[in-house]
Amino acid sequence: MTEPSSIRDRNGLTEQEYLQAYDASIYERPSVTVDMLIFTVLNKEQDNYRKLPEKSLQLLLIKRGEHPFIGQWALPGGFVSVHERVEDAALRELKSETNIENIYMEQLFTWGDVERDPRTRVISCSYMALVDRTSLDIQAGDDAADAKWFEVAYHVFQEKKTNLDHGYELEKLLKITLRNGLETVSATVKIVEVVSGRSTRVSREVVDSQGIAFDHAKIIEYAIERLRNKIEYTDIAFNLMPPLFTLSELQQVYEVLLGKELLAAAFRRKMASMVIETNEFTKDAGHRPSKLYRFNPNWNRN
Amino acid sequence: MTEPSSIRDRNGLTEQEYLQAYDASIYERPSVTVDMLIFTVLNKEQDNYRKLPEKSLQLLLIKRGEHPFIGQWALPGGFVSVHERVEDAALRELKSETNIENIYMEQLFTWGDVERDPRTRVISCSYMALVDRTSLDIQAGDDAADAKWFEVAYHVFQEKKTNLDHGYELEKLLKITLRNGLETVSATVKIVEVVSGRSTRVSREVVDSQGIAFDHAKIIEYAIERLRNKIEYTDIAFNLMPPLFTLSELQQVYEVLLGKELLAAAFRRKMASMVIETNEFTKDAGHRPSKLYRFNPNWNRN
DNA sequence: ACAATAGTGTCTCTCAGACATTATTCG
DNA sequence: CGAATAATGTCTGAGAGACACTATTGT
Repeated sequence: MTEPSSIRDRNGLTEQEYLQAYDASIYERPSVTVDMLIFTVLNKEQDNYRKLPEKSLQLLLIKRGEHPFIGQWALPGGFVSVHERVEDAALRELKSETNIENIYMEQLFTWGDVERDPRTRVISCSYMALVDRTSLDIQAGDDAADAKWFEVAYHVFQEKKTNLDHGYELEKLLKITLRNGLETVSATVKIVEVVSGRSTRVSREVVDSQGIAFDHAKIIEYAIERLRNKIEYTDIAFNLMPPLFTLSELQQVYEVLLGKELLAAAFRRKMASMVIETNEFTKDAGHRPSKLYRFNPNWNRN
Repeated sequence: MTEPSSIRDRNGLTEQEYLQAYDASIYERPSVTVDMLIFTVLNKEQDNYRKLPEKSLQLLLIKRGEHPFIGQWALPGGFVSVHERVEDAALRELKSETNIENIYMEQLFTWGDVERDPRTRVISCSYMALVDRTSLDIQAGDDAADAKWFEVAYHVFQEKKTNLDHGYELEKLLKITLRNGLETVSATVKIVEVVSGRSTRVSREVVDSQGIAFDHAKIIEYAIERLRNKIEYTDIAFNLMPPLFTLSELQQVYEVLLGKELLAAAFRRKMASMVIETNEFTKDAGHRPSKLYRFNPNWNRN
């Protein structure tokens, strides 16, 4: 960005001299990893030929074949090399797990607690990726032998509010359940929100983990919360859709993520500016065909 | 979180045996730092006794006394030790620069490019803190001898939109200027937003930096954008206010951050649920006194 | 009196929620 | 025909933008 400085520092060194003398190895350093939260939406089986298939939110997990947490399920991820950008490490992982590139990926949060990994100090930078399941080459890649999609379910099962002098403390216990048909893993995450005076502080902690490795349960919880939030004011939901989709399908995706039903009329009005009508229709549906839409990249974000 | 596993891995080791044999030193590791974006709002001088003082957004910078970028201004920050949480490193820096604790602090983004620091590979985790200037012990701390508040100004001075097949590319050139009365530093940041198909990708790059060290100009740009965004749908603005404030002052803060004027009537309506009226008033103002309010910690976030 | 800010009232427009109604397909 | 989804119309109320108007102070 700038030319090397010829100014001399307190030791009388120029920048060049300083850098040549710099020995980076004297400081002990943490390891840095990336953890990937790869979400998709899948149609559930449906017996009634007339009914629309229900949608479910799915997350990709990998069965650990090595210590620590051997046999448990973890987020895909890996170490960041000294010679690669953190984002490139994330892209590399994504490619190796899903075999696709050019999909939506966003940095979520960096987890910096000291005892996250029993091997050594590990700081983990988490990324969320959203995949259209139809364009997905299922479970390709090498380490991915034990990669599986899990249906994500979660609910708050306890809420405790304590009023303080100038605010309150809200403690929520949230249960996350991940189902794979064959296997179910789950965890309880405690979220404590302390509001006092003008400031708010939130902390997350894994209280109990049944088959989910490391502190990944709280990372998953955080990601779901972010996803739920962002879907309301951005267009990320479209990354979960195939290129052509019906408004009902889009609505279903919103409903699964938000965990509540929406009114079709209002939903269509709100989405109108974000989609472009095509001339194609669904068919063989057992009911009235539905117009197919695609994303409008020029919608007005305000 | 879990009891040590007695399962044996492919080498026949239990978890305990594996961990004892684990040699973390064989992998080369990056350094991890925290960078602090400490913002506050300050009244500008005002000659007319009747007029309200204008507010300005201020950012704390530190003059570098060592290579690299010696003599330039940088975000306060430092290395994360292997034995401390990343967040604790941030809190430590915050305390050493501002000498206050218990203020609003939020993790922003982790910057993972390879060539960020000429000394060695450095990954930087940035945090944003918001301070009420009135409760601030100005520039205390030790390394902070050369810490100074800079008034933040920025504006987009070029915007180029290229339409693509299924989307567009938007390139913005943004100039950030930081003023200290004595000194002015500035930088140009290029933000490229590529929308193609359903997905969007944004990248930032420092094009030209006059007196701002490292890639800190783009971190500052990112922070301002986040701050501007969050002020619209959260209560973070109150962290910039003293315990008691008038609605006009609050509105001024919103106006400075958003960079536009707001209508008082609508603003008051919107804020009504977030504040609590007190019985106190401003005085000696040269005009009608104004009721003082405080933050309502129980406002309904929805 | 005057300059300035503080604070309220009200009209309009937009938009989301709610719900009713019509349209269309396939077995 | 009947079961299901697709799609539109319309009433209502909440809330934002706009602007006019009243209130209150210190010099």
